Amino acid sequence: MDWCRIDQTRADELKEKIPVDEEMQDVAEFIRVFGDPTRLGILFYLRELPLCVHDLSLLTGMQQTAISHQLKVLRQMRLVKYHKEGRMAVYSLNDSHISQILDIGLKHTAEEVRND
Amino acid sequence: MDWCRIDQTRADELKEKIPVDEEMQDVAEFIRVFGDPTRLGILFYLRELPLCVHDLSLLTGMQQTAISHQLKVLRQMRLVKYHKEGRMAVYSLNDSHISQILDIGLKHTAEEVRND
DNA sequence: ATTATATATGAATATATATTCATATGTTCA
DNA sequence: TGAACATATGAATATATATTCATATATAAT
Repeated sequence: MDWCRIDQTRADELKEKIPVDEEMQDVAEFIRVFGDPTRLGILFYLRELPLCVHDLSLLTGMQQTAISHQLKVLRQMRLVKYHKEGRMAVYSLNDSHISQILDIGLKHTAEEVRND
Repeated sequence: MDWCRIDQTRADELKEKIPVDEEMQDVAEFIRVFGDPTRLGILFYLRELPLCVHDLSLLTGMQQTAISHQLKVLRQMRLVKYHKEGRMAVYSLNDSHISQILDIGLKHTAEEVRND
């Protein structure tokens, strides 16, 4: 191993500090759930109040099936929960970190005038 | 429009509160950058100290070209900056929100025992 | 009972994107 | 000057994933 700016000892120290592959994968999967505008829309609306699939579909302008599929992703990540009310399924947020991430995302894009 | 659990007035209020399509897209793009294990690895290492491409390649175990491509993505989102030192390019973090997001991701996956 | 409504889901399709390969540019060293 | 090194990037490929369509299930309404 031929390092540029660090030596082997420092490299070993660093590797100790950084999440191992599997954890890195988990963190990436978790964050990736927030990286889609449809899912983000769902989360922003559910942050305001619990909603059923149909209302989420109308609010976001997405087809019901698309919403259902994305709700499944959110459910699997345990970011949302739901209960049935008659034939409706009423979804709500189920994770304390969601609001933080949404706010950071909003804050960042508000600050940033991005181009390349 | 036939809502289930809200009326038209409430729906209009909600839509006012939620980011418009373009902003939603921007937020999603921003967060999505964190949703890849290779980029996450780079960010975790750069959080510790500035590093050159070669060292990042050795630390992460990824090919140099893969690192360069991902650094370009991070550069375009202005999450990292770099300066040249001779033939090296030394990268460092360039956004105050990065650490927060990394920590939330870590915290979440630490708490969560996730499956379906 | 029949019809309409609310939701879920498998399959197909289209699109995005991560990685590799080949290669170009610029720098250091012998 | 030539060889080795550090980095960047376009093209190709493979993989992931978001959406739609078709359809099934369950509940409500008439």
